[in-house]
Amino acid sequence: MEHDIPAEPRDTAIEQLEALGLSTYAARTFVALVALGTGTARDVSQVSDVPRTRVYDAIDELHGRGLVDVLQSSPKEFWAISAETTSRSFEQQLEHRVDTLRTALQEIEPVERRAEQRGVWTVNGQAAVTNRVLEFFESADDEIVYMTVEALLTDEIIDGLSEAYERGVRIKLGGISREVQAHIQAEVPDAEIFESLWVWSDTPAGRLMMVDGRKTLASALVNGENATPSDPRSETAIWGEGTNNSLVVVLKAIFTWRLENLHDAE
Amino acid sequence: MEHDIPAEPRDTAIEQLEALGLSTYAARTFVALVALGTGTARDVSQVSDVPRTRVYDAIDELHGRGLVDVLQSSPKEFWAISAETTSRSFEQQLEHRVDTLRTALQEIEPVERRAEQRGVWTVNGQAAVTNRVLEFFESADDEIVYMTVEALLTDEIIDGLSEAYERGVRIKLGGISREVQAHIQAEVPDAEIFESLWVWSDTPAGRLMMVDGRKTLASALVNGENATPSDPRSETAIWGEGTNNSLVVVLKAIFTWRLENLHDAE
DNA sequence: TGTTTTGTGATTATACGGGTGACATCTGAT
DNA sequence: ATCAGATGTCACCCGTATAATCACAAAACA
Repeated sequence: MEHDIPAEPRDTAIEQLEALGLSTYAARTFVALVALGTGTARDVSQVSDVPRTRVYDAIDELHGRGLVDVLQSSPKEFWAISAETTSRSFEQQLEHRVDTLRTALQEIEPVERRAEQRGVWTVNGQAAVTNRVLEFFESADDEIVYMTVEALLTDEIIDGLSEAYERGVRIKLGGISREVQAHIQAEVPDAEIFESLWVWSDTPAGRLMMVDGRKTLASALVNGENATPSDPRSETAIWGEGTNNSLVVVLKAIFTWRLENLHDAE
Repeated sequence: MEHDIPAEPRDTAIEQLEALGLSTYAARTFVALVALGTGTARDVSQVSDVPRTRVYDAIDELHGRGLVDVLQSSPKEFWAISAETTSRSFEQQLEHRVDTLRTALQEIEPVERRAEQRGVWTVNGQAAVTNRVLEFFESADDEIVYMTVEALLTDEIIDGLSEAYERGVRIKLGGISREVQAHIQAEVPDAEIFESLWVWSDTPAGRLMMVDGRKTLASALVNGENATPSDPRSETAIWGEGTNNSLVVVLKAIFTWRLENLHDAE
C-alpha cells in the first residue's frame, strides 16, 4: 500500500546517490564497488552495466569526492570507502551546505516579514502543508482548533500541539477516533475533543485549522490521474491570515457554529 | 558599506540552492522572493534577472517543493517561506536521503571487508584524507605515530587521537610547535612528542602516519596550477596496509630509525 | 475604447551526460 | 621475440534538459 518499494537495495542506493548529485555512471560504479569491496574496471563494468571505458570517468568523479581510492597498478584497482564513512561524508558536506544557505538567506531576509494581508495562499505537498501547520501552531497564543483525518495526525503534529498546550494554548481537536484519543490525552490532557463532525466524510478529506481566530488553513487530498491516494504530494492546502481575510471569515463561521452546537448538545 | 552590497550573500545562497538541486532560474527566483518577502512575476524578474515569462516555471518548481506559496489573483503573487523554514526543510529531506542511502549500502556491503593486501592506494582531498586517518586511528590498538604540519592538525584529528589514547593506545606525535603542545597535553597527557624531524621542511609538507606498525599513510600538498596552497582539495595521500606492504615497510623503517635516534639523544 | 500588463505556449540554442567505438599501449603466454 | 587479449585514453554521436527568446491571447487598466 506504500509507494513502490525499489526491489533491490542497490537501486535504492543508486537512486539516492544520484539525488545527492552523482552522475548515474558514478552512482552505479560506486554501488558496484561497495558490493565488491575492491575491483578492477572490468569487474565494475560487469556488475554495474556501466560501459567499461566509462568506468574510469566515473572513478575520477568518485575519487575527486573522496569516495573511492585507487591502486596504481595495471590493471588499476578501485576501493570504495565503507557505507558508514560514505554516509558520514555526505552528512558532513550537506550540513555545511545547509548552514551556508541558512546564513546567506537570513542575511537577505528582510527583518520585518509577514505584513498580513487579504488573500488566500496555496501550498502543495504534505510536507509543506505540515510545515505551515506547525508554524501556525508555534505562533498560537490563545486557541488552536484542528480537525484532521487520522492519516495526517503524525507525531510531528501531536508534538506541535503538545508544545502549544504547554504554553497555555487551548486545544480543540476534531475527527479523532476513540483509539487515538487515549494517546492524545497523554500528550495534551485538557484538549477538548469534538468528534465526527467531518462534513465531507466521503470526500478525500484533509485538515481544517484555525489559530487564534486569525489564521486558518484547509487542505484536501487531490488525487490526480497518476497519484496514489497515499502519495505525500497529493495534499493541497489553502491558508489565509488576518481577521478580515476571506478564508478566515468563512472558516471561523463554520467552526464557531460547530463548536457552539457541540456545547448545546452537552 | 552597510546595505548596498547584498550581492555577496545572494550569490552564495543561489550557489547552494543550485547545489541542492534547484535549477538556476528557481534558485534566483527564490532568493529574489526571500529578499522581497512577497512579489509578482515582474517584481521577481527585475530583482533576479530571470526572464519574466520564465518566472512562472521557476515558481512551479518551487511551489512543488513547498518553498513558495502562491496567491491566486491577477497578477499572481508569490510568497517565499522563511530562511529558517527553508533550511529545516532541506535538512529534513537530506537527512532522510542519507539514512536511506546508509541502510541500502549497508545491505549490499559484504560482511567481511578489507582483506588486506599489498598495494599503495591514493586518496584525494583533505576531507577524504582526514577520514582515512581517523579510520586508522579508530582501528588502532597498540600505537599511533603521527607527524603532521600544524595546519592539518584539526580538532577532529586531536579528538581521534584523544579517543585512541583513552583506549590505551600509545601516541607519538611529531612536528608540533611548542605553543600547540600545551593544548595537546591537555587532551592526550602521555603523548610522546618528538619535534622537528620534518625531513622535507621546505617542501609542501603534509602528514606521515603509522598505526600498529601495520598501516601507514603519507600525504603532501600538491599545488596544481590553479590551486591555492590552502585549498582543501590540494592534499593528496597514499596509504598501505599489512606488514608486507611496500609503503608500510619503508615508513616503518623511517619511523623506527627516527624514533630510536630520538631515544639515543635523550 | 485603446493600451499595457500578465500568463501560457512554442521555439531555438546550448551544455551535459549517457552510450559506442577507435586505437595505442600494456601484459602475459607461446 | 611475437602475438592475442586486456587495459586505458580519446574522440565522437545523440538525446535530454535547461537556459534564453519570442509570439500571442486573455486580462487589467485608464
